[in-house]
Amino acid sequence: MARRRQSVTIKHVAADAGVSLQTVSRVINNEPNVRPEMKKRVQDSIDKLGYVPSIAAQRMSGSRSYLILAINDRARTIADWQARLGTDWVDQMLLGGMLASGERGYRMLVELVDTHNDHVERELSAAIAALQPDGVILTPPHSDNPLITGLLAKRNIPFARIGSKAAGPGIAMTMGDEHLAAIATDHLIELGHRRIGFIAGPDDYSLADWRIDGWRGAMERAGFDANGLCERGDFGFESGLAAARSLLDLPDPPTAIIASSDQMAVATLEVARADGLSVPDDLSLISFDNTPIVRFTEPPMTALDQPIAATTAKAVELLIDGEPRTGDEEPIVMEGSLVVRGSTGRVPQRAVN
Amino acid sequence: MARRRQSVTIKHVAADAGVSLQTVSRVINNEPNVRPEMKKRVQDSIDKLGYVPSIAAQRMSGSRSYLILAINDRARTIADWQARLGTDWVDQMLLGGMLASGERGYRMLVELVDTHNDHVERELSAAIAALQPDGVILTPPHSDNPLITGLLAKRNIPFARIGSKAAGPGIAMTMGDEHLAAIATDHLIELGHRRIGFIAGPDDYSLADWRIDGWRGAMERAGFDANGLCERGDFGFESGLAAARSLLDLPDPPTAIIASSDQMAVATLEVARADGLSVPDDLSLISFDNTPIVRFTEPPMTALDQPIAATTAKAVELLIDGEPRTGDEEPIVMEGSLVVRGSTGRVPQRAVN
DNA sequence: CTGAAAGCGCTAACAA
DNA sequence: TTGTTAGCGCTTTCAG
Repeated sequence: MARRRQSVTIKHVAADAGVSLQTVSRVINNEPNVRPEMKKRVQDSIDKLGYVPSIAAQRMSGSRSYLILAINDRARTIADWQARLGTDWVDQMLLGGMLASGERGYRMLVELVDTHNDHVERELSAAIAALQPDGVILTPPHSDNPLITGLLAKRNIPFARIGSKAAGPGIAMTMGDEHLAAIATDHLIELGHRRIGFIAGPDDYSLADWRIDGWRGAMERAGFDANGLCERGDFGFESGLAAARSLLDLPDPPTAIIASSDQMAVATLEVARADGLSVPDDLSLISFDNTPIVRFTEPPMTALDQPIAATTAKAVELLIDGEPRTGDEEPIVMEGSLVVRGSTGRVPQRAVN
Repeated sequence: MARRRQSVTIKHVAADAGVSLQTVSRVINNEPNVRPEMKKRVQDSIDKLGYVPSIAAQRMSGSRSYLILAINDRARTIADWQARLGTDWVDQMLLGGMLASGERGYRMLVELVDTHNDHVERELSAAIAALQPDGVILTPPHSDNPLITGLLAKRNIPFARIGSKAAGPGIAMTMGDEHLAAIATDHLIELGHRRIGFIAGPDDYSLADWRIDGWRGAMERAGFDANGLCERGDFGFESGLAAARSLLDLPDPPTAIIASSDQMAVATLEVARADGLSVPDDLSLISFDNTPIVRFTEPPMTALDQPIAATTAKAVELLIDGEPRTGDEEPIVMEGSLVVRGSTGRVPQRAVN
């Protein structure tokens, strides 16, 4: 293949405008100390020639790479893509992240990294060495992985931790998991429910526990007993089946269940149906996540919506425009909301009697 | 922000192994003319130091950028992401493209470009100048845009055109649209249908017309009249509503409809329901695309599955490993298949009588 | 088979 | 305010 060189370089612009390379560079980077007339002259040449700086060259000379890396868990992401169940986490990240990056002249690159793997560090180091991103966005369960955060901190690369509240390097961001779980619980309590079950996520996701806290807190505030009403899943369908089974087989089963993922919620719906329970007449159901499929279930699912696009956009904004951080600021909370659909209703009468 | 430099460079490796930079470079790029013992010595140093070449530097020195650009239509892609209807085209591209790229040491970057816009060229030129990708993957409706293909050809950048059969520069790839439409039509014919309607896509997508050809061809082979049974939509839900309305309001309405997108199929389902028609008892329905939502409709939809991931992976493979092309080879066809679910059934009796 | 030198396009540091 | 110089980390010449 023919050796492809940049067609229009800073040299061409400099020659065309009759100035030095440095002046062109200053105009490109919007640096001060350029007379307006000079600036205009250079800008005209840039427009005329259609010049766009090579990010490779910019990166080389020690400046920025104009690249943001969005890192997701490899196994889970691939599984979601292959299953084609409509999980749109990555899409929402792209929606928020690509647009926010683009507005600032940056690109966002999705990178998959294995968490449960002894060479997480090597994998990440390689990506960083190859790409030299100006910022990294971590998603659960990477956000709290000290191997990852430590490496990034050591390399002095700004990063955001979505779904992490811990202090330390990197921008901690959450979508208000505890609060969301509480909102959902309160919604059910208002509908008269007192036995509200909870299907939690796996404990390597710290947000899984915050959600439990939110639910338990709301239960306690209302004076209801939450003991024995929490089961763990792994966010996947199968685990949801098992968790729902346990909950519904209880001697005094819950009249409502909150599931920490849409897949587990759909699984619960299935178990309920198998047991001859009508949703929402016999059992109310709320799902965390608000992915496309929950609108197509029968009945459509009441769900907790998480602002993934907005959170990613905010992360990009802070990474690029943000002030350097001290490391002990409060986590940034992007609040989600409850979308009420057809899977929640008043507590069944027999349960009240 | 502190100036971040590469932590381990080719120099460190060369020093550690006691060889010249050039020899290290040769090992990295797997070039010949390096004695095995030399190669091993260098490789050991690379592993020991955890060295990974900077792609910026590699690109700078006139070699490759290790970047593949996947270009999608901006407006449609953003609309799909915002609508959250489960369209997973981009995900499937990432699934196939990222993995195939990754295996070869490349990255795939998603780029959104406006088609209906007078500065398509400028937009694309800018992306190319900034990123200098080693290959570009075009998706409809960009694949047949001469402004785009011409620019890429002029710049001598290898590219694939997904959903394009035209001769000329770039690798033409299709998912067998005509054949797929014919398969769907034949399936319906076997079920006894003779009046089979077709809802086509917009004519700036050339695959929209191939699908019409496939349907019409199958109808003709079976000796059925296809006239007046084809309506155009724009792939979106609203347009599907209108198209389905026209078809079902015909004096002699079709007993089966094939829609060129899942959204238009879902819309047709809705119109049918509004008319009191049962699917599949009164009306059979087949959807192009096989996105997640069609599995959750009532009934689940029989759909034509398009191997987007496989096609993208193949594109990456050809772009990176492929021989230079002459420009007049046959299009590469990645055949899809019909997934039979619950929306297709035997023709209603009254239609046969 | 291996090495030394030059340069890719850009910016940082300094000089004018 | 502007220009000059020296690299950034790598690959491409071209010598040895």
